[in-house]
Amino acid sequence: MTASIQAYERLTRDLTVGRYAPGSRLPGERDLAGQLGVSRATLRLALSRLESEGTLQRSAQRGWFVPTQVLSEPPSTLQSFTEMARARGLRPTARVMRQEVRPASLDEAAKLRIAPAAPVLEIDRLRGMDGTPVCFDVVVLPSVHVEAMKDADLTDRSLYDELRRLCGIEVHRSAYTLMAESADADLARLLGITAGAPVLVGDEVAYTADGTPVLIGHNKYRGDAYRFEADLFRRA
Amino acid sequence: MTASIQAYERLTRDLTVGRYAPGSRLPGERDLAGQLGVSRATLRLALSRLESEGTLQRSAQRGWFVPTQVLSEPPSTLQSFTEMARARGLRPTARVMRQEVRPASLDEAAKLRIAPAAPVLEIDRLRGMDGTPVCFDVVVLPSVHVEAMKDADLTDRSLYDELRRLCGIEVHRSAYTLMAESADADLARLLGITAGAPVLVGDEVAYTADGTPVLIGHNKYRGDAYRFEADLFRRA
DNA sequence: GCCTTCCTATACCAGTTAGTCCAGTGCTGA
DNA sequence: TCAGCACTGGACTAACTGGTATAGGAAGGC
Repeated sequence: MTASIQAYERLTRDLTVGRYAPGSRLPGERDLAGQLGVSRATLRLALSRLESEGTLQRSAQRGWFVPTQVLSEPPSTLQSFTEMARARGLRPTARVMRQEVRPASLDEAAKLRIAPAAPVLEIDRLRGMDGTPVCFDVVVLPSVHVEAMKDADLTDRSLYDELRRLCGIEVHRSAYTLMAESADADLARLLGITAGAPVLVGDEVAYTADGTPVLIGHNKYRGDAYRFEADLFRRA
Repeated sequence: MTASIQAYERLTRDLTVGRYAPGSRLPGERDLAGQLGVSRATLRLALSRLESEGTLQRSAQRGWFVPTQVLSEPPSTLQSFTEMARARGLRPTARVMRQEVRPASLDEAAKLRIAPAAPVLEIDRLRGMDGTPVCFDVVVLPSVHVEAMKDADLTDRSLYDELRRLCGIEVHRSAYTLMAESADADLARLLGITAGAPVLVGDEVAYTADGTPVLIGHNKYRGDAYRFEADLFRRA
Protein backbone atom coordinates (compact mmCIF):
# COMPACT_ATOMS: atom_id res chain seq x y z
CA MET A 1 0.00 0.00 0.00
CA THR A 2 1.58 3.22 -1.14
CA ALA A 3 1.53 6.40 0.92
CA SER A 4 -0.60 8.31 -1.59
CA ILE A 5 -3.31 5.67 -1.56
CA GLN A 6 -3.31 5.64 2.23
CA ALA A 7 -3.69 9.41 2.24
CA TYR A 8 -6.51 9.13 -0.31
CA GLU A 9 -8.37 6.59 1.80
CA ARG A 10 -7.88 8.54 4.97
CA LEU A 11 -9.27 11.68 3.33
CA THR A 12 -12.18 9.77 1.82
CA ARG A 13 -13.08 8.46 5.27
CA ASP A 14 -12.80 11.89 6.86
CA LEU A 15 -15.04 13.33 4.18
CA THR A 16 -17.73 10.65 4.30
CA VAL A 17 -17.74 10.85 8.08
CA GLY A 18 -18.39 14.57 7.93
CA ARG A 19 -15.13 15.76 9.41
CA TYR A 20 -15.17 18.59 6.88
CA ALA A 21 -18.54 20.23 6.36
CA PRO A 22 -19.92 20.67 2.82
CA GLY A 23 -18.87 24.03 1.46
CA SER A 24 -16.00 24.39 3.90
CA ARG A 25 -12.35 24.76 3.08
CA LEU A 26 -9.85 22.09 3.99
CA PRO A 27 -6.70 23.02 5.90
CA GLY A 28 -3.87 24.18 3.64
CA GLU A 29 -1.87 21.53 1.84
CA ARG A 30 1.11 22.11 4.15
CA ASP A 31 -0.96 21.60 7.30
CA LEU A 32 -2.88 18.68 5.85
CA ALA A 33 0.31 16.95 4.76
CA GLY A 34 1.63 17.31 8.29
CA GLN A 35 -1.58 15.92 9.82
CA LEU A 36 -1.53 12.91 7.52
CA GLY A 37 2.20 12.35 7.92
CA VAL A 38 2.99 12.51 4.22
CA SER A 39 4.80 14.98 2.04
CA ARG A 40 2.97 17.71 0.22
CA ALA A 41 3.64 16.15 -3.18
CA THR A 42 2.14 12.86 -2.06
CA LEU A 43 -0.86 14.59 -0.52
CA ARG A 44 -1.46 16.39 -3.81
CA LEU A 45 -1.66 13.06 -5.61
CA ALA A 46 -4.43 12.01 -3.25
CA LEU A 47 -6.19 15.37 -3.57
CA SER A 48 -6.08 15.23 -7.36
CA ARG A 49 -7.67 11.82 -7.30
CA LEU A 50 -10.41 13.09 -5.01
CA GLU A 51 -10.96 16.00 -7.36
CA SER A 52 -11.20 13.78 -10.43
CA GLU A 53 -13.99 11.79 -8.82
CA GLY A 54 -15.79 14.91 -7.68
CA THR A 55 -15.26 14.45 -3.96
CA LEU A 56 -13.28 17.67 -3.67
CA GLN A 57 -13.03 20.91 -5.60
CA ARG A 58 -9.80 22.84 -5.99
CA SER A 59 -9.53 26.59 -6.22
CA ALA A 60 -6.09 27.91 -7.08
CA GLN A 61 -4.45 30.11 -4.46
CA ARG A 62 -7.48 29.66 -2.22
CA GLY A 63 -7.69 26.08 -1.12
CA TRP A 64 -9.57 22.82 -1.42
CA PHE A 65 -13.29 22.85 -0.84
CA VAL A 66 -15.89 20.23 0.00
CA PRO A 67 -18.58 20.46 -2.69
CA THR A 68 -22.02 21.55 -1.57
CA GLN A 69 -24.66 19.14 -2.78
CA VAL A 70 -26.53 22.02 -4.40
CA LEU A 71 -27.81 20.88 -7.74
CA SER A 72 -25.99 22.58 -10.57
CA GLU A 73 -27.92 25.26 -12.39
CA PRO A 74 -28.37 24.33 -16.02
CA PRO A 75 -27.40 27.43 -17.97
CA SER A 76 -29.76 28.81 -20.56
CA THR A 77 -27.61 28.04 -23.53
CA LEU A 78 -28.23 26.74 -26.97
CA GLN A 79 -27.02 23.18 -27.30
CA SER A 80 -26.97 21.29 -30.53
CA PHE A 81 -28.48 17.83 -30.57
CA THR A 82 -24.96 16.42 -30.77
CA GLU A 83 -23.76 18.38 -27.76
CA MET A 84 -26.87 17.46 -25.80
CA ALA A 85 -26.38 13.77 -26.42
CA ARG A 86 -22.71 13.90 -25.50
CA ALA A 87 -23.47 15.83 -22.31
CA ARG A 88 -25.67 12.89 -21.30
CA GLY A 89 -22.98 10.40 -22.18
CA LEU A 90 -24.89 9.09 -25.20
CA ARG A 91 -23.71 8.61 -28.77
CA PRO A 92 -25.52 10.94 -31.18
CA THR A 93 -26.53 9.47 -34.53
CA ALA A 94 -27.99 11.06 -37.65
CA ARG A 95 -29.32 9.34 -40.78
CA VAL A 96 -29.65 11.63 -43.76
CA MET A 97 -32.97 10.99 -45.50
CA ARG A 98 -33.02 13.85 -47.92
CA GLN A 99 -30.54 16.51 -48.98
CA GLU A 100 -31.57 18.60 -51.96
CA VAL A 101 -31.72 22.07 -53.35
CA ARG A 102 -35.16 23.53 -54.00
CA PRO A 103 -36.79 26.96 -54.23
CA ALA A 104 -37.60 28.68 -50.95
CA SER A 105 -41.20 29.03 -49.88
CA LEU A 106 -42.53 32.49 -49.10
CA ASP A 107 -42.39 31.84 -45.39
CA GLU A 108 -38.83 30.51 -45.54
CA ALA A 109 -37.70 33.41 -47.70
CA ALA A 110 -39.05 35.87 -45.18
CA LYS A 111 -37.42 34.14 -42.22
CA LEU A 112 -34.05 33.82 -43.99
CA ARG A 113 -34.33 37.29 -45.53
CA ILE A 114 -33.76 36.04 -49.05
CA ALA A 115 -35.77 36.34 -52.27
CA PRO A 116 -38.80 34.04 -52.60
CA ALA A 117 -37.99 30.99 -54.72
CA ALA A 118 -34.26 31.58 -54.26
CA PRO A 119 -32.47 28.23 -53.95
CA VAL A 120 -32.29 26.74 -50.48
CA LEU A 121 -30.84 23.49 -49.25
CA GLU A 122 -33.18 21.22 -47.31
CA ILE A 123 -31.70 18.49 -45.18
CA ASP A 124 -33.96 15.93 -43.50
CA ARG A 125 -32.37 13.75 -40.88
CA LEU A 126 -33.51 11.12 -38.42
CA ARG A 127 -31.59 11.68 -35.25
CA GLY A 128 -31.04 9.27 -32.44
CA MET A 129 -29.16 8.69 -29.24
CA ASP A 130 -27.33 5.39 -28.95
CA GLY A 131 -29.26 4.16 -31.99
CA THR A 132 -32.76 4.88 -30.67
CA PRO A 133 -34.56 7.34 -32.95
CA VAL A 134 -35.50 10.43 -30.97
CA CYS A 135 -36.07 13.25 -33.41
CA PHE A 136 -36.96 13.97 -37.02
CA ASP A 137 -35.05 17.05 -38.03
CA VAL A 138 -35.58 19.32 -41.03
CA VAL A 139 -33.07 22.08 -41.70
CA VAL A 140 -33.28 24.72 -44.42
CA LEU A 141 -30.13 26.66 -45.34
CA PRO A 142 -30.16 29.85 -47.44
CA SER A 143 -28.61 30.18 -50.87
CA VAL A 144 -25.26 31.55 -49.70
CA HIS A 145 -24.43 28.27 -48.01
CA VAL A 146 -25.88 25.95 -50.60
CA GLU A 147 -22.64 25.47 -52.53
CA ALA A 148 -20.53 24.66 -49.49
CA MET A 149 -23.07 22.36 -47.87
CA LYS A 150 -24.97 20.65 -50.67
CA ASP A 151 -22.60 17.68 -50.80
CA ALA A 152 -21.52 17.66 -47.17
CA ASP A 153 -21.90 14.33 -45.43
CA LEU A 154 -23.97 14.99 -42.33
CA THR A 155 -24.35 11.38 -41.28
CA ASP A 156 -23.71 11.17 -37.54
CA ARG A 157 -22.27 14.68 -37.66
CA SER A 158 -23.24 17.93 -35.98
CA LEU A 159 -24.67 20.45 -38.44
CA TYR A 160 -23.32 23.28 -36.30
CA ASP A 161 -19.82 21.80 -36.54
CA GLU A 162 -20.03 21.43 -40.32
CA LEU A 163 -21.33 24.97 -40.70
CA ARG A 164 -18.33 26.22 -38.78
CA ARG A 165 -15.90 24.04 -40.69
CA LEU A 166 -17.23 24.53 -44.23
CA CYS A 167 -18.75 28.01 -44.11
CA GLY A 168 -16.96 29.65 -41.19
CA ILE A 169 -20.37 30.33 -39.71
CA GLU A 170 -20.95 30.45 -35.97
CA VAL A 171 -24.50 30.25 -34.65
CA HIS A 172 -24.99 32.74 -31.84
CA ARG A 173 -28.68 33.08 -31.17
CA SER A 174 -31.68 30.99 -31.91
CA ALA A 175 -35.33 31.99 -31.72
CA TYR A 176 -37.11 28.87 -30.56
CA THR A 177 -40.78 27.98 -30.53
CA LEU A 178 -42.08 24.82 -28.90
CA MET A 179 -45.46 23.17 -29.10
CA ALA A 180 -47.07 19.80 -28.55
CA GLU A 181 -48.65 17.88 -31.39
CA SER A 182 -49.78 14.37 -32.25
CA ALA A 183 -47.64 12.17 -34.44
CA ASP A 184 -49.08 11.34 -37.85
CA ALA A 185 -48.60 7.90 -39.34
CA ASP A 186 -45.37 8.69 -41.22
CA LEU A 187 -43.68 10.36 -38.30
CA ALA A 188 -44.84 7.63 -35.93
CA ARG A 189 -43.22 5.01 -38.13
CA LEU A 190 -39.94 6.92 -38.27
CA LEU A 191 -39.75 7.48 -34.53
CA GLY A 192 -41.03 4.04 -33.61
CA ILE A 193 -44.09 5.26 -31.74
CA THR A 194 -47.80 4.81 -32.25
CA ALA A 195 -49.73 7.25 -34.40
CA GLY A 196 -51.32 9.96 -32.28
CA ALA A 197 -48.62 9.78 -29.61
CA PRO A 198 -47.46 13.20 -28.40
CA VAL A 199 -44.44 14.81 -30.03
CA LEU A 200 -42.60 17.96 -29.01
CA VAL A 201 -42.28 20.20 -32.05
CA GLY A 202 -39.54 22.84 -32.09
CA ASP A 203 -39.35 25.57 -34.72
CA GLU A 204 -36.14 27.49 -34.84
CA VAL A 205 -34.53 30.35 -36.68
CA ALA A 206 -30.81 30.61 -35.93
CA TYR A 207 -28.72 33.74 -36.37
CA THR A 208 -25.06 34.70 -36.31
CA ALA A 209 -23.76 37.30 -33.87
CA ASP A 210 -24.44 40.10 -36.37
CA GLY A 211 -28.06 39.06 -36.76
CA THR A 212 -27.86 37.34 -40.15
CA PRO A 213 -30.23 34.36 -40.38
CA VAL A 214 -28.29 31.13 -40.78
CA LEU A 215 -30.88 28.41 -40.90
CA ILE A 216 -34.44 27.39 -40.24
CA GLY A 217 -34.94 24.28 -38.16
CA HIS A 218 -38.02 22.17 -37.64
CA ASN A 219 -37.60 19.37 -35.13
CA LYS A 220 -40.10 16.74 -34.01
CA TYR A 221 -39.07 14.95 -30.86
CA ARG A 222 -40.58 11.85 -29.33
CA GLY A 223 -42.59 13.12 -26.38
CA ASP A 224 -41.39 10.35 -24.13
CA ALA A 225 -37.73 10.66 -25.05
CA TYR A 226 -36.94 14.30 -24.94
CA ARG A 227 -37.34 17.34 -22.78
CA PHE A 228 -36.38 20.86 -23.42
CA GLU A 229 -34.61 22.81 -20.69
CA ALA A 230 -33.97 26.52 -20.43
CA ASP A 231 -33.32 29.23 -17.89
CA LEU A 232 -35.64 32.14 -18.23
CA PHE A 233 -34.94 35.56 -16.80
CA ARG A 234 -37.36 38.23 -15.84
CA ARG A 235 -36.70 41.63 -17.31
CA ALA A 236 -35.58 44.10 -14.66
CA MET B 1 -9.45 29.26 -13.26
CA THR B 2 -8.60 32.00 -10.82
CA ALA B 3 -11.09 33.35 -8.33
CA SER B 4 -11.04 36.83 -9.84
CA ILE B 5 -11.95 35.49 -13.27
CA GLN B 6 -14.76 33.45 -11.75
CA ALA B 7 -16.05 36.55 -10.02
CA TYR B 8 -15.78 38.49 -13.27
CA GLU B 9 -17.78 35.88 -15.16
CA ARG B 10 -20.39 35.62 -12.46
CA LEU B 11 -20.87 39.39 -12.50
CA THR B 12 -20.97 39.48 -16.29
CA ARG B 13 -23.68 36.86 -16.25
CA ASP B 14 -25.69 38.63 -13.59
CA LEU B 15 -25.46 41.86 -15.55
CA THR B 16 -26.40 40.51 -18.96
CA VAL B 17 -29.24 38.64 -17.37
CA GLY B 18 -30.65 41.78 -15.83
CA ARG B 19 -30.04 41.02 -12.18
CA TYR B 20 -28.95 44.62 -11.70
CA ALA B 21 -31.08 47.13 -13.55
CA PRO B 22 -29.42 49.73 -15.79
CA GLY B 23 -28.68 52.87 -13.80
CA SER B 24 -28.83 51.11 -10.46
CA ARG B 25 -26.07 50.86 -7.89
CA LEU B 26 -24.48 47.53 -7.08
CA PRO B 27 -24.23 46.37 -3.46
CA GLY B 28 -21.15 47.70 -1.67
CA GLU B 29 -17.86 45.98 -2.35
CA ARG B 30 -17.89 44.36 1.09
CA ASP B 31 -21.38 42.91 0.61
CA LEU B 32 -20.72 41.86 -2.95
CA ALA B 33 -17.50 40.12 -1.97
CA GLY B 34 -19.44 38.18 0.63
CA GLN B 35 -22.15 37.20 -1.83
CA LEU B 36 -19.60 35.95 -4.35
CA GLY B 37 -17.56 34.16 -1.70
CA VAL B 38 -14.42 36.03 -2.56
CA SER B 39 -12.23 38.63 -0.84
CA ARG B 40 -12.68 42.30 -1.48
CA ALA B 41 -9.31 42.63 -3.21
CA THR B 42 -10.20 39.84 -5.62
CA LEU B 43 -13.62 41.31 -6.25
CA ARG B 44 -12.00 44.64 -7.08
CA LEU B 45 -9.89 42.96 -9.74
CA ALA B 46 -13.07 41.70 -11.36
CA LEU B 47 -14.79 45.07 -11.01
CA SER B 48 -11.83 46.88 -12.56
CA ARG B 49 -11.93 44.58 -15.53
CA LEU B 50 -15.65 45.18 -15.96
CA GLU B 51 -15.01 48.91 -15.80
CA SER B 52 -12.25 48.79 -18.40
CA GLU B 53 -14.59 47.15 -20.87
CA GLY B 54 -17.39 49.58 -20.09
CA THR B 55 -19.72 47.10 -18.45
CA LEU B 56 -19.64 48.97 -15.13
CA GLN B 57 -18.96 52.52 -14.02
CA ARG B 58 -17.21 53.37 -10.78
CA SER B 59 -17.91 56.41 -8.64
CA ALA B 60 -15.46 56.92 -5.79
CA GLN B 61 -17.00 56.90 -2.35
CA ARG B 62 -20.41 56.24 -3.86
CA GLY B 63 -20.42 52.84 -5.46
CA TRP B 64 -20.49 50.90 -8.71
CA PHE B 65 -23.20 51.62 -11.22
CA VAL B 66 -24.70 49.83 -14.19
CA PRO B 67 -24.51 52.10 -17.25
CA THR B 68 -27.91 53.29 -18.40
CA GLN B 69 -27.55 52.24 -22.01
CA VAL B 70 -28.58 48.64 -22.33
CA LEU B 71 -25.59 46.31 -22.35
CA SER B 72 -26.93 43.46 -24.44
CA GLU B 73 -30.21 41.81 -24.99
CA PRO B 74 -30.93 39.44 -22.15
CA PRO B 75 -31.61 35.78 -22.81
CA SER B 76 -35.11 34.45 -23.00
CA THR B 77 -37.34 36.50 -20.79
CA LEU B 78 -39.80 35.10 -18.33
CA GLN B 79 -43.41 36.14 -18.81
CA SER B 80 -46.18 35.20 -16.48
CA PHE B 81 -49.33 33.74 -17.93
CA THR B 82 -51.08 37.00 -17.14
CA GLU B 83 -48.47 39.08 -18.94
CA MET B 84 -48.48 36.73 -21.89
CA ALA B 85 -52.23 36.96 -22.31
CA ARG B 86 -52.21 40.74 -22.04
CA ALA B 87 -49.39 41.00 -24.58
CA ARG B 88 -51.69 39.19 -27.00
CA GLY B 89 -54.59 41.46 -26.21
CA LEU B 90 -56.50 38.72 -24.40
CA ARG B 91 -58.08 38.74 -20.96
CA PRO B 92 -56.35 36.29 -18.60
CA THR B 93 -58.59 34.28 -16.29
CA ALA B 94 -57.81 31.95 -13.42
CA ARG B 95 -60.22 29.70 -11.50
CA VAL B 96 -58.84 28.46 -8.19
CA MET B 97 -59.60 24.77 -7.79
CA ARG B 98 -57.55 24.00 -4.74
CA GLN B 99 -55.56 26.05 -2.25
CA GLU B 100 -54.32 24.15 0.75
CA VAL B 101 -51.39 23.58 3.03
CA ARG B 102 -49.83 20.11 3.01
CA PRO B 103 -46.45 18.53 3.79
CA ALA B 104 -43.78 18.79 1.11
CA SER B 105 -42.79 15.70 -0.82
CA LEU B 106 -39.13 14.71 -0.86
CA ASP B 107 -38.70 16.00 -4.39
CA GLU B 108 -40.38 19.31 -3.62
CA ALA B 109 -38.33 19.75 -0.46
CA ALA B 110 -35.12 19.27 -2.42
CA LYS B 111 -36.12 21.73 -5.12
CA LEU B 112 -37.27 24.36 -2.63
CA ARG B 113 -34.35 23.62 -0.28
CA ILE B 114 -36.61 23.09 2.72
CA ALA B 115 -37.02 20.20 5.11
CA PRO B 116 -39.00 17.20 3.84
CA ALA B 117 -42.60 17.28 5.08
CA ALA B 118 -42.30 20.96 5.95
CA PRO B 119 -45.59 22.72 5.20
CA VAL B 120 -46.05 23.97 1.66
CA LEU B 121 -48.97 25.70 -0.01
CA GLU B 122 -50.34 24.08 -3.14
CA ILE B 123 -52.50 26.13 -5.46
CA ASP B 124 -54.24 24.50 -8.43
CA ARG B 125 -55.73 26.79 -11.00
CA LEU B 126 -57.42 26.46 -14.34
CA ARG B 127 -56.20 29.27 -16.48
CA GLY B 128 -57.76 30.64 -19.57
CA MET B 129 -57.62 33.42 -22.10
CA ASP B 130 -60.87 35.20 -22.84
CA GLY B 131 -62.70 32.43 -21.02
CA THR B 132 -61.28 29.52 -23.01
CA PRO B 133 -59.40 27.12 -20.73
CA VAL B 134 -55.80 26.87 -21.86
CA CYS B 135 -53.74 25.60 -18.98
CA PHE B 136 -53.98 23.63 -15.76
CA ASP B 137 -51.51 25.15 -13.36
CA VAL B 138 -50.15 23.74 -10.10
CA VAL B 139 -47.94 25.92 -7.93
CA VAL B 140 -46.17 24.91 -4.71
CA LEU B 141 -44.89 27.61 -2.38
CA PRO B 142 -42.43 26.95 0.47
CA SER B 143 -43.27 27.34 4.14
CA VAL B 144 -41.96 30.90 4.49
CA HIS B 145 -44.67 32.20 2.21
CA VAL B 146 -47.49 29.99 3.44
CA GLU B 147 -48.83 32.48 5.98
CA ALA B 148 -48.93 35.42 3.62
CA MET B 149 -50.40 33.50 0.70
CA LYS B 150 -52.65 30.83 2.14
CA ASP B 151 -55.77 33.00 2.10
CA ALA B 152 -54.86 35.18 -0.86
CA ASP B 153 -57.50 35.33 -3.56
CA LEU B 154 -55.79 34.33 -6.78
CA THR B 155 -58.90 34.27 -8.93
CA ASP B 156 -58.09 36.06 -12.21
CA ARG B 157 -54.93 37.40 -10.59
CA SER B 158 -51.25 37.03 -11.41
CA LEU B 159 -49.41 34.94 -8.85
CA TYR B 160 -46.22 36.91 -9.53
CA ASP B 161 -48.05 40.15 -8.72
CA GLU B 162 -49.48 38.76 -5.49
CA LEU B 163 -46.07 37.41 -4.46
CA ARG B 164 -44.61 40.85 -4.92
CA ARG B 165 -47.49 42.57 -3.12
CA LEU B 166 -47.91 40.20 -0.17
CA CYS B 167 -44.40 38.81 0.32
CA GLY B 168 -42.17 41.43 -1.26
CA ILE B 169 -40.76 38.65 -3.42
CA GLU B 170 -39.54 39.29 -6.94
CA VAL B 171 -39.01 36.31 -9.22
CA HIS B 172 -35.83 36.76 -11.20
CA ARG B 173 -34.94 33.44 -12.78
CA SER B 174 -36.84 30.33 -13.64
CA ALA B 175 -35.45 26.95 -14.61
CA TYR B 176 -37.92 25.61 -17.13
CA THR B 177 -38.40 22.13 -18.53
CA LEU B 178 -40.81 21.38 -21.33
CA MET B 179 -42.12 18.09 -22.65
CA ALA B 180 -45.01 16.70 -24.63
CA GLU B 181 -47.53 14.30 -23.09
CA SER B 182 -50.99 12.96 -23.72
CA ALA B 183 -53.94 14.30 -21.77
CA ASP B 184 -55.57 11.86 -19.38
CA ALA B 185 -59.35 11.86 -18.96
CA ASP B 186 -59.43 14.33 -16.05
CA LEU B 187 -57.15 16.85 -17.69
CA ALA B 188 -58.97 16.48 -21.01
CA ARG B 189 -62.26 17.34 -19.31
CA LEU B 190 -60.77 20.41 -17.64
CA LEU B 191 -59.19 21.74 -20.82
CA GLY B 192 -62.10 20.79 -23.03
CA ILE B 193 -60.11 18.50 -25.29
CA THR B 194 -60.32 14.80 -26.07
CA ALA B 195 -58.42 12.30 -23.93
CA GLY B 196 -55.08 11.46 -25.50
CA ALA B 197 -54.74 14.83 -27.18
CA PRO B 198 -51.25 16.33 -26.89
CA VAL B 199 -50.47 18.71 -24.04
CA LEU B 200 -47.36 20.78 -23.48
CA VAL B 201 -46.11 20.18 -19.94
CA GLY B 202 -43.87 22.76 -18.30
CA ASP B 203 -42.03 22.16 -15.05
CA GLU B 204 -40.52 25.18 -13.42
CA VAL B 205 -38.49 26.16 -10.40
CA ALA B 206 -38.42 29.91 -9.88
CA TYR B 207 -35.76 31.79 -7.92
CA THR B 208 -35.14 35.28 -6.58
CA ALA B 209 -32.08 37.26 -7.64
CA ASP B 210 -30.03 35.83 -4.79
CA GLY B 211 -30.83 32.27 -5.80
CA THR B 212 -33.45 31.42 -3.18
CA PRO B 213 -36.13 29.08 -4.55
CA VAL B 214 -39.53 30.79 -4.58
CA LEU B 215 -41.90 28.29 -6.08
CA ILE B 216 -42.35 25.11 -8.06
CA GLY B 217 -44.67 25.27 -11.02
CA HIS B 218 -46.25 22.50 -13.05
CA ASN B 219 -48.23 23.65 -16.04
CA LYS B 220 -50.18 21.62 -18.59
CA TYR B 221 -51.10 23.56 -21.69
CA ARG B 222 -53.45 22.57 -24.47
CA GLY B 223 -51.22 21.57 -27.36
CA ASP B 224 -53.35 23.40 -29.90
CA ALA B 225 -53.69 26.59 -27.90
CA TYR B 226 -50.26 27.38 -26.69
CA ARG B 227 -46.71 27.67 -27.90
CA PHE B 228 -43.63 28.40 -25.94
CA GLU B 229 -41.16 30.92 -27.33
CA ALA B 230 -37.62 31.61 -26.21
CA ASP B 231 -34.40 33.13 -27.44
CA LEU B 232 -31.46 30.89 -26.77
CA PHE B 233 -27.87 31.97 -26.84
CA ARG B 234 -24.86 29.90 -27.61
CA ARG B 235 -22.08 29.95 -25.08
CA ALA B 236 -19.16 31.98 -26.39
C1' DG C 1 25.78 -1.94 -11.07
C1' DC C 2 21.84 0.42 -13.12
C1' DC C 3 17.47 1.63 -13.98
C1' DT C 4 12.63 2.90 -12.65
C1' DT C 5 9.23 4.20 -9.35
C1' DC C 6 7.62 6.30 -5.35
C1' DC C 7 8.39 9.37 -1.87
C1' DT C 8 10.49 13.46 0.74
C1' DA C 9 12.24 18.05 1.15
C1' DT C 10 12.92 22.64 -0.33
C1' DA C 11 12.32 26.82 -2.70
C1' DC C 12 10.04 30.29 -5.41
C1' DC C 13 5.99 32.36 -7.82
C1' DA C 14 1.61 34.56 -8.57
C1' DG C 15 -3.03 34.89 -6.78
C1' DT C 16 -5.77 35.45 -2.60
C1' DT C 17 -7.09 36.73 1.93
C1' DA C 18 -7.95 39.49 6.03
C1' DG C 19 -6.97 43.43 7.97
C1' DT C 20 -6.15 48.53 8.58
C1' DC C 21 -6.41 53.27 7.63
C1' DC C 22 -7.92 57.07 4.73
C1' DA C 23 -10.78 60.63 2.55
C1' DG C 24 -15.03 61.64 0.25
C1' DT C 25 -20.28 61.14 0.11
C1' DG C 26 -24.73 61.60 1.69
C1' DC C 27 -28.07 61.33 5.17
C1' DT C 28 -30.01 62.83 9.77
C1' DG C 29 -31.11 65.46 13.55
C1' DA C 30 -30.12 69.39 16.44
C1' DT D 1 -27.51 75.69 8.47
C1' DC D 2 -24.28 72.81 10.22
C1' DA D 3 -22.12 69.12 12.98
C1' DG D 4 -22.07 64.31 13.41
C1' DC D 5 -21.97 59.88 11.64
C1' DA D 6 -22.50 55.71 8.93
C1' DC D 7 -21.04 54.18 4.76
C1' DT D 8 -18.45 54.24 0.44
C1' DG D 9 -14.49 53.13 -2.59
C1' DG D 10 -9.11 53.66 -2.57
C1' DA D 11 -4.87 52.14 -1.05
C1' DC D 12 -1.71 49.38 1.26
C1' DT D 13 0.38 45.45 4.09
C1' DA D 14 1.58 40.87 5.87
C1' DA D 15 0.49 36.31 5.78
C1' DC D 16 -1.07 32.48 3.40
C1' DT D 17 -2.51 29.52 -0.69
C1' DG D 18 -2.00 26.23 -4.38
C1' DG D 19 1.12 25.58 -8.71
C1' DT D 20 5.46 24.35 -10.17
C1' DA D 21 10.14 22.98 -10.45
C1' DT D 22 14.17 20.97 -8.50
C1' DA D 23 17.17 17.73 -6.05
C1' DG D 24 17.82 13.75 -3.44
C1' DG D 25 16.71 9.27 -0.80
C1' DA D 26 14.76 4.48 -0.50
C1' DA D 27 13.06 0.17 -2.42
C1' DG D 28 12.69 -3.24 -6.00
C1' DG D 29 13.50 -5.47 -10.66
C1' DC D 30 16.84 -6.66 -14.17
